Amino acid sequence: MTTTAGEARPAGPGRQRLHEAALRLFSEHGVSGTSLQMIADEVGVTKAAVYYHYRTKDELVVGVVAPFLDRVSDVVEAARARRGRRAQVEVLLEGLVDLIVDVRRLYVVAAVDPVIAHLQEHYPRMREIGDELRELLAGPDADAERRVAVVFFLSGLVGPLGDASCRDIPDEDLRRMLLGTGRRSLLPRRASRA
Amino acid sequence: MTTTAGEARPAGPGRQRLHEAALRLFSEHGVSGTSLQMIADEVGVTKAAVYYHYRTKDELVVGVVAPFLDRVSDVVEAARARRGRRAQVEVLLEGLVDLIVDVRRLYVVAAVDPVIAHLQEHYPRMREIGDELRELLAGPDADAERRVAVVFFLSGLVGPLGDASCRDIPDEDLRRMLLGTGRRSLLPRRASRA
DNA sequence: GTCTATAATGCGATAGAC
DNA sequence: GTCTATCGCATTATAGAC
Repeated sequence: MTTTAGEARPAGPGRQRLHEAALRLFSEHGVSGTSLQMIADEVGVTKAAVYYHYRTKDELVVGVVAPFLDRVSDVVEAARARRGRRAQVEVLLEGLVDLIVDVRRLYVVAAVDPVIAHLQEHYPRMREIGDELRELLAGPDADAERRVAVVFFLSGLVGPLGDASCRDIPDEDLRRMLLGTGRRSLLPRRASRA
Repeated sequence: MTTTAGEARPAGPGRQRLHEAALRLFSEHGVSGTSLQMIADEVGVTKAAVYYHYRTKDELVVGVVAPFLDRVSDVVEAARARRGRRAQVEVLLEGLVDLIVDVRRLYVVAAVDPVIAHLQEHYPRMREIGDELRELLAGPDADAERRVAVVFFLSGLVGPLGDASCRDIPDEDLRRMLLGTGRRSLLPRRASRA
């Protein structure tokens, strides 16, 4: 694991509160729909205070998403260390579900926001991690149908994490449900287990 | 089916070109990330010309999404006309997959854009159609696990429609793949066919 | 580390000519 | 039905005091 962001200022408690406020607003209004003023108001500081920590809005967005990407990267590495496709997919499935249930909002934003998608052009590592994840999930020489199943799975996780009707499901329950539903959509035949 | 939008001007060729340009930009930059100027430029007119057709940006967004909602509503009605849960789900599955493959971009925007989500507060019919769809898919007395599976399915459809790696798959192939993957994630056991 | 103040630009929206 | 021109405001971002 290598750290993702080249950041201009040392991390601190102010930085952490900024991330939390920004993420909450990003997940509700989208990145484009969230202004630096809204974030500053949420934290209770001024816009200029935000600009002390990040030089541009883009860098703030990257700063918010980077820790998540590092954790995804860790899961991918852990899966790579396993031998056998089945075991690798199993590590990816459990690791990813654990991770995203822990950081619900972060996955929703990182997975679907168009601003994130465009940032991948300037921060290649963002795209690389996603590509590696999809590639390892699909396996070598995957046909179009398999790739569709993988993208379907990754996109399917977004709904239960973001939807209002699922927001009150406890983490432990949601983890179990997503694992079951995920296995059904990813693994060809017969695969549930508890 | 009742028509969704209360619109200020008669529909015409100008209106249609506006919808197409707006939708293309919405799907690439999100609704918030798309300005009326960008839309006007894409069509080759001025901002003021856009304001002849719609009084606000919100009304334009509703105008773009409304035809899609009507078609979803038609699918729901068609499913309601069937007797038996299994048959209803089958009609929903096939009808929905047919529909969204036909209007890929429209489903991606309508399903995930935060602006659309917030518009549902002012246009209750938008929310109602989604609620009816989810309810009919989940069935009566659905438990949390079933609701998660339904939301997972609806959200999963977004990925293959929007993702770059799937964009060159022909409609016919994509339809077949989504039907298969969808059935696996929605119907408890053994269900493929063709 | 946070503030006030401000610059420069773009936004949604309106008025009125053609 | 489309245009030019403009209003008022919010936006990202900077400069400099404390």
